[in-house]
Amino acid sequence: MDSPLAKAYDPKDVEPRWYAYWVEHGVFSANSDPNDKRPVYVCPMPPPNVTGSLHMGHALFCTIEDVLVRYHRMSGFNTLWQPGIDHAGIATQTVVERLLKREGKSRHDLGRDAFIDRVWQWKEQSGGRITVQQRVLGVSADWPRTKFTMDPDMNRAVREAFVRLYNEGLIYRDTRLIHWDCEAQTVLSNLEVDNEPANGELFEFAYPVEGGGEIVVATTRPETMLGDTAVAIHPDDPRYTHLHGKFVIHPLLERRIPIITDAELVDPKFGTGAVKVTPAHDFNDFATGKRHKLEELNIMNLDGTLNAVCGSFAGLDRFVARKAVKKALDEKGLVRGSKPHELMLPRSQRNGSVVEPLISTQWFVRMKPLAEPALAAVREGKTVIVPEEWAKTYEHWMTNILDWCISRQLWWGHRIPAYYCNSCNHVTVTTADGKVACEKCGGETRQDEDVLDTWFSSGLWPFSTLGWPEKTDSLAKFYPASDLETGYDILFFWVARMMMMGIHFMGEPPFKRILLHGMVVDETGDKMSKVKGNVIDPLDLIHGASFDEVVEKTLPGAPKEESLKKFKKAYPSASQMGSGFAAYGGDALRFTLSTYSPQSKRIPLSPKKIEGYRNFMNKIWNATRFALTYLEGAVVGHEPPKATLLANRWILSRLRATALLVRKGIDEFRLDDAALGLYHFFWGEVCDWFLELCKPVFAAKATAPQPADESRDVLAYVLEASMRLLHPFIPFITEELWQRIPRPQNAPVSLALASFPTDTVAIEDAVAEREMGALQSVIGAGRSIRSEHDIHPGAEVPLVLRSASADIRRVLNAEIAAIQFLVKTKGQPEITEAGGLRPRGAVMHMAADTEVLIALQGLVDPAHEAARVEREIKKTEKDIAAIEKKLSLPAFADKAPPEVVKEAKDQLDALKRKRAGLEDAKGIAGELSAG
RNA sequence: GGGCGGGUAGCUCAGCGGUAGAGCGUCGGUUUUACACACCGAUGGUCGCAGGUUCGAUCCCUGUCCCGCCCA
Repeated sequence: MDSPLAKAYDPKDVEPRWYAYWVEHGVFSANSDPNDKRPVYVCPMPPPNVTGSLHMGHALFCTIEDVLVRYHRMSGFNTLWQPGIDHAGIATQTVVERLLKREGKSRHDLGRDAFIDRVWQWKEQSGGRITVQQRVLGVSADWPRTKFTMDPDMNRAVREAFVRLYNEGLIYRDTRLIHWDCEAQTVLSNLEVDNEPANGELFEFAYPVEGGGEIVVATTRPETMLGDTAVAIHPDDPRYTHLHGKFVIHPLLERRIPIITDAELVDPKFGTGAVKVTPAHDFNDFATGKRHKLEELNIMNLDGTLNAVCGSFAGLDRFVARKAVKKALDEKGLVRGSKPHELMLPRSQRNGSVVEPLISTQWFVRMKPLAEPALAAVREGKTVIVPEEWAKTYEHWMTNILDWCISRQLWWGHRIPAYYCNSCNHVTVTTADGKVACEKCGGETRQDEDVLDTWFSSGLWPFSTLGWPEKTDSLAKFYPASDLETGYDILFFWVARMMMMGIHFMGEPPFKRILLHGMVVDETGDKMSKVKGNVIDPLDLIHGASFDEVVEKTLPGAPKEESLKKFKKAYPSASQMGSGFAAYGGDALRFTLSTYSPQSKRIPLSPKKIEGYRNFMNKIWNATRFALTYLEGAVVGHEPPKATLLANRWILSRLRATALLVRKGIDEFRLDDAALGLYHFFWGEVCDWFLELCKPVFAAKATAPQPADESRDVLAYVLEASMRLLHPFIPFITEELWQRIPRPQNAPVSLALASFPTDTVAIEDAVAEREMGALQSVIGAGRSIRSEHDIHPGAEVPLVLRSASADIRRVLNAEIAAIQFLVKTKGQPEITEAGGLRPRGAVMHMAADTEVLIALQGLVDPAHEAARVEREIKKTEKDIAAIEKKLSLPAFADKAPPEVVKEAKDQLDALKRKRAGLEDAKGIAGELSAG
């Protein structure tokens, strides 16, 4: 810690050191001890997939949650951030099956047990890599408590939950039409199916009517006609009245099929007004079939090929069969037309394959009784959703919820604890392990082959991780959680299910707040995807990478030129950034992600923005580096130091305001407000003004030691408090600097354990803020004059300040050294009353009721200055006119609040004084020419 | 078709009843001894459009046009 600070901040040198330090000092541990009386803050981490590696979505939630967690930890809470990994049924099984395929084997060659062993093996080797990557971001989770959703204790909780729900009649087994993923060969819940528009055709063919004639039907899926068990028409359609009660003959399978009338299914205006009905392969037809007691004829095998029902078509893949059926109908002369038709294709969220509606026996959870209390909890405010507009979406979904299909035809997952009796067929559902005897006849049983939907185990997360169903200290202390923070895209998949399960099993909602963030997208607003070539790996931003490397990763093997073009199109700001990303560091990435408003759905990641906040890190570094050269002998206490100088009183007041603003921002889940407030405070106030104002004071130390000591102590105090305020957002750099600067006695070993500033950090000083405002605008006016008239930055200019206000003159006199330093004046500025003789040949600005004059006779173009003043006058007059108009309306004085009226009048006065000053300025502009 | 968002400076976004803010960009100036990953200054908006409520609307209401997302 004694080595001098490098001239530029290099996160690579700093970040890796501190994570180990925090872990070593147990900074992240939560305490389950019932005797620990601290208030509790709990945040269950959304468990990433065991197959996953860190992407921007993870970086976002890790940042947001780490800010919340570190903030609460510093605020004295017993803080639990519960980490974990999700076993991700389909994804993981697919990964391991792909590995097996390379060895020329299938999971069936291995058998169930061996396959599962193999998955565990894979998990140990390469699963959960993401938890290592999370540490790069500074994630302060309680790692020793990490849970994997397939851990034995998690399995215990899953079985317990299943059995209880079954015994309560909330889980049942039923045969119905479900969504079948032919590729993964498993059922999916309706949430796991995405409907995508696609171009198809509306194909028309004729069914011969028994006894003569025909009826033409239209379909987008001709092959399903092999499973047709009715043709439906609208009961009131006059075109078909003569067909009521008749039958058609299936042209390919010779079956006799009834013509039915159904007002619900048939829209007489669509197509031919006649519809083929395939109850076993279409959701609408299924319902129709139930209404008319139609046969449900399954025509498909589980791999998507047609079965024996289809006669000569048996064995054909569904898409091949479509062509074959059309050809067969054509040969029989029954094709009646075809036109292009846009339709919605249901696709598996996992593998993109077209999902088939199929009749099958599966396990379901009855949702209504679980959803109602979950809905009530939000309505009654027991759980608050932030941003609140999501409450509407939650409400909508929860009130229209369908039963949840929870069985999956996979091997990797929690096996359903249902056992079928070999002798009496009775189903025994039990938490018991090992061999289970039939509870009815004692006979031998076989366990259900299927496993549970991964989300079933995730639904138990807030309490299963704490030991449920055991009554543990952790469960007692850490349930319910404080905040559940996650992406809105899993509001239903995960959050809603935790709400239902939590209330059902624990008797109260699992969290007090649900915080939802948006999705990280590219700079143009498109979702990141490999296909689009717009994926950015957070680690590349942290460690640095050339664009060539970035592009090669997202589009491996593609032509480089083309990929690069795609990439720069997705990130326009990247073209201003040379050949790649520098190593911006974890802090810069975190800070950037914190500045996006969580209420917007899309978070368009801008590399340029990250660069900007990397620069902020450098600014913090250098400000501290500068401060350190003056902090020798500084004393930092828990109380703010006594301050008499304006700059010192001002910065302490600003520090307090910033602390409040940051707290409010974090408390209200507006990290963007908090982060931007800190950025503005540290860069715009501490660096741009406070440090600059300290310089002349430090420089005068020899002649005026007391002010210099005061400024030194205030600087030390503000810096230390700033590190505490910044730490939740940028833990690495702040820890590094904090360890080097003066800190209070008895300071903890780590900044992560220091206290987060509150309103007591300093006192509010409205007078100082007002006076500082005046000083800033006077200095600004002086600088403007210099800059507008191309005065060389090194040149010293004579400055005259004239104000009618004694108060302002007092402030200016007190800060005369500061003005001299920051405007770079020739000697001390002259401060006088307004109205007397003024210097000849000066440029004048009006600022804070003060005439700011710099004598520039012969140095500037009088016409140029006159034009500027004229512009100013015009603008001022426009403002005056607007306010005068407002004040002239009688209704304004009558109805507007008095303080608003007074404010308007004050504004008007100030503007009039400004105009008078500007008129003078116009006058003296004429004197500016040489001589 | 139903639901939910959004249209504010060249770009990306805050603000949401008292005549508009940030970052980046643009333009001009500067090696001023913390920082060129910087400093100083400047430029830039009839707040999608049309009505209405109000003393006053970017902000509230109605309609309308675009653009997203979710669900059918």
